[in-house]
Amino acid sequence: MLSRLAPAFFARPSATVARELLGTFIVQTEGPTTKIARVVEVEAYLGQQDAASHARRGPTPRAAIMFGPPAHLYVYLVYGMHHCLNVVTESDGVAGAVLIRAAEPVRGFAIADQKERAIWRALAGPGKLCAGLEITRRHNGMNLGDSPLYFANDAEAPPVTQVGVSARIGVAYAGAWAKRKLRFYLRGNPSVSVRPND
DNA sequence: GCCACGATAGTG
DNA sequence: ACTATCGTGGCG
Repeated sequence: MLSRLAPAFFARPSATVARELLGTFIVQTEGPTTKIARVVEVEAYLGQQDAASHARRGPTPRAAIMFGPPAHLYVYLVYGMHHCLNVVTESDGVAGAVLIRAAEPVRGFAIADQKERAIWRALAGPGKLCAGLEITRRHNGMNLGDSPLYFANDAEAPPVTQVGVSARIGVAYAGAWAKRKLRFYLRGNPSVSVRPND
């Protein structure tokens, strides 16, 4: 039985929220069939001090939401074609977010076409995850307390073990911050996007 | 205004 | 290694 995560869950340090989001479920109730996917890979992004974070330049029009209240969605477009799903963390006024990088389809992804089935076998990578869950910029700013797309946990699901920790993906430009171990994933899970050497 | 450059992913 | 494709933000 899935129950929506309370807003207070997100009002904590980004790395803590990131780690604890592993094993939770993304529930997408928009559209004809509810889609559910299990979170297997996340990254924490911090505030202005984090050279890899969109908050690094302060509360610009795009990044301002990262400085606002937690438990809101931050969705943006990268490379002109892929959407990325983030959840705002920390307390109001403190910048932070968690990027959801990959999830494992659980329900609602039945697709007749064999080729498409291969594509959605894993929602591996932030762009594919958003495509598979039909997440676009219209979700930007949604409040997770009452949104049709939300995070939930399952009290009966086995607890997450074997958590891998590594540097974040695609932030090589960020100097020392590129090396920080702020990526968390389920070790050995086939839906994780970049095959770690563990 | 103009322009370089991504928190990507598929293909060769 | 190359590329599709466009919003953001730095700079003038």
